[in-house]
Amino acid sequence: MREVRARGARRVYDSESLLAVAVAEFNARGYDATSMEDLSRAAGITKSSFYHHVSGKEELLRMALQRALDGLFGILEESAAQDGPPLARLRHIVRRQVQVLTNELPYVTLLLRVRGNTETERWALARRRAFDATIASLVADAVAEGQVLAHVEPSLAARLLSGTVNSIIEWYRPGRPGSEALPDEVVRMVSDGIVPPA
Amino acid sequence: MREVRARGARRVYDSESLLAVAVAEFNARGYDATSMEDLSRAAGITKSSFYHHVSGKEELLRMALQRALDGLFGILEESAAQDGPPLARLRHIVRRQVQVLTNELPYVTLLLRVRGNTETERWALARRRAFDATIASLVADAVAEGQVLAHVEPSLAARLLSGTVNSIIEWYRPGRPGSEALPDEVVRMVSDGIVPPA
DNA sequence: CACCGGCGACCGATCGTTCGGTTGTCGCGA
DNA sequence: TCGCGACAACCGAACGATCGGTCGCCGGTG
Repeated sequence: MREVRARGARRVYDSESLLAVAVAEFNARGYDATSMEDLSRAAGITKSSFYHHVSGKEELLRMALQRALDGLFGILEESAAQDGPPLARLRHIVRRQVQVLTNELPYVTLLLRVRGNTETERWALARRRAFDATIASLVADAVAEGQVLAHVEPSLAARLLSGTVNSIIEWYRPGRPGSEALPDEVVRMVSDGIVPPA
Repeated sequence: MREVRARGARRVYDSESLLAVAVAEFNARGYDATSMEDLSRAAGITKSSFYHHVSGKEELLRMALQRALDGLFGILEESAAQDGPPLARLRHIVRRQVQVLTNELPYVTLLLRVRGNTETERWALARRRAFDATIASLVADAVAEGQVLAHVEPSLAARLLSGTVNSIIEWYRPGRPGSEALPDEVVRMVSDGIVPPA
């Protein structure tokens, strides 16, 4: 948002806005299926002009994944995620995770689709696994302290929990009414069940 | 399984086994990132030999997606999915969906990652949406008949339900002990909740 | 007039696909 | 039993297209 900002009437792009354009294209077609030509066309300039602002395709991916991971790991540093009984911390994390997912939707979407083809993708995958592992151990802690969910296998519960939350990216689109209630709704459903017991 | 079957000691491939090889590669690297060279190398023959058995890359994708969709839509034709109260039908479908997901893991995995770049992919996406819509209307029916889950928004419940079930492909791997209990475990968790209520 | 954003042309590499030809094995008539 | 035509399986080489990325130039503005 600083400097660069226009010498005159000529349109000027910073790498931040071009990143947003690129991530949108990556999500629409998939990273591998999206060419630099696609990206530059979406930005309204030629491919060579596009390269004047960004250093390459994989660097764009790295920046996007970094942003998604920063959002997720930021949750774990909040005091409500570190203090109190495991179950309360878990519920807070789930709630905040839904918020981050929706606020940083394009970036987290890209993160959740990474396959591990390049070093950058493998780095992102490893970081993501570390995040999931934190949640899994929190579930295990809650079970160890006898907080009700003793009848479930902790690792399975953790995987289904993460899967449920992450699946939001498949259908959530910003700007629809009722979005602000989503985090609470999700927490309630993973607590009470999605479908009533038999 | 008939005819073709070997003129002699020379190794012989049918398009079915080559499809299995191809789908495994597609899932490992992503469809777009997997070259025909990758596929033929994984099959142990050259690229041109590979083309002797299959008609092309997209045709392989089509066959794989067809198989996944056949498995899923087959569930809806079962009597337990068509008769009885909506809630019981829903639970049956979820249970069977987990089974199909695990039994046809590679094919369903491929289906759930399709982005819609080609006509084949858009066809698969449309069929998948039709399947999800069936489930969503079943959830709505259950709500309409007053079967307990009236306090949730039906479309949200349906989406989270599908998301939870589909997320299994992210971590399930065949051959691990306790796999046969998975469908019941999943049904129980989406009924009772993954995490205990506050 | 210096310089920045933008451009067209082009690079080597790799993509999916095709083609012509070789090898190996089978069925079958002599 | 032998030999031979037919054909499936396989391969190396190459096709045009497109990939990510580079280069030199150009026009407008401060």
